[in-house]
Amino acid sequence: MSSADAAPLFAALGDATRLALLARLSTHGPGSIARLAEGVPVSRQAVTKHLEVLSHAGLVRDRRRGRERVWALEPHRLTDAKRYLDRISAQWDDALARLARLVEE
Amino acid sequence: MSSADAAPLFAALGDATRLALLARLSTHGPGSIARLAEGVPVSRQAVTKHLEVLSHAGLVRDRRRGRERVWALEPHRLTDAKRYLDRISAQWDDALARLARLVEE
DNA sequence: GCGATAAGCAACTCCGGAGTTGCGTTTTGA
DNA sequence: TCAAAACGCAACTCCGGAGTTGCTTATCGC
Repeated sequence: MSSADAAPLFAALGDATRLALLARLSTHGPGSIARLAEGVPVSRQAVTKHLEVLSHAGLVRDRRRGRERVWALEPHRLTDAKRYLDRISAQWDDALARLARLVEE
Repeated sequence: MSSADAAPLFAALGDATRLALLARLSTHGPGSIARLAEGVPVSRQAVTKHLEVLSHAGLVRDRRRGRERVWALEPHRLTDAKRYLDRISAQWDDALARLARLVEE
């Protein structure tokens, strides 16, 4: 995953309401829009938009069941984000180690 | 780190230009604003703003040296972000495991 | 069939993020 | 000491994100 791909993913995670929705999905399991809107201080429409942002980032998935639209977690992309952070973290460690060596010499 | 604290951190990572600046700092080491602006297709002022966003998120640190302002990586907060992702990732795994168990029974 | 529930659609406001431009200030170094 | 380099400040545009409101559509349960 390049940095161009990673930016939208982190941007999707960069909102408190969306993180709250992810947390609720994690603790309470899959839920409809109305149900998810109960746990967050915004309107149902706002929740819909946030869920679609998360869906576009690949972090959640929706399934229609009758008149409901049930949203659930999609763990693949979160693993991508973790791997990306691991990679740049390792790069940072290398960079800092090189600097430390330069300072010592 | 709560989700309210994590959101601004991920938001800081959620921009391709900022990720490019972090990558350049990682590979080329610390650098001045003008130097960093060379590697990215925006103006020097835009780079300054991006660096201040990263600084406010705790991801970089600046040091003045004469007429230059040298920016360097600050690895602590990135570790925070990794830990946060690890935590919610574990929560997701738990949630999905519980669901799988429910489906089996 | 009908009221109630769940969600979609569309238009709107508001605000801040991203970027640029112009100009002023400080520091270098020859 | 003086031109150039490096940066700060301030104002401006542009656009999209976040949120709301009003209304319509679809579906459930009875």
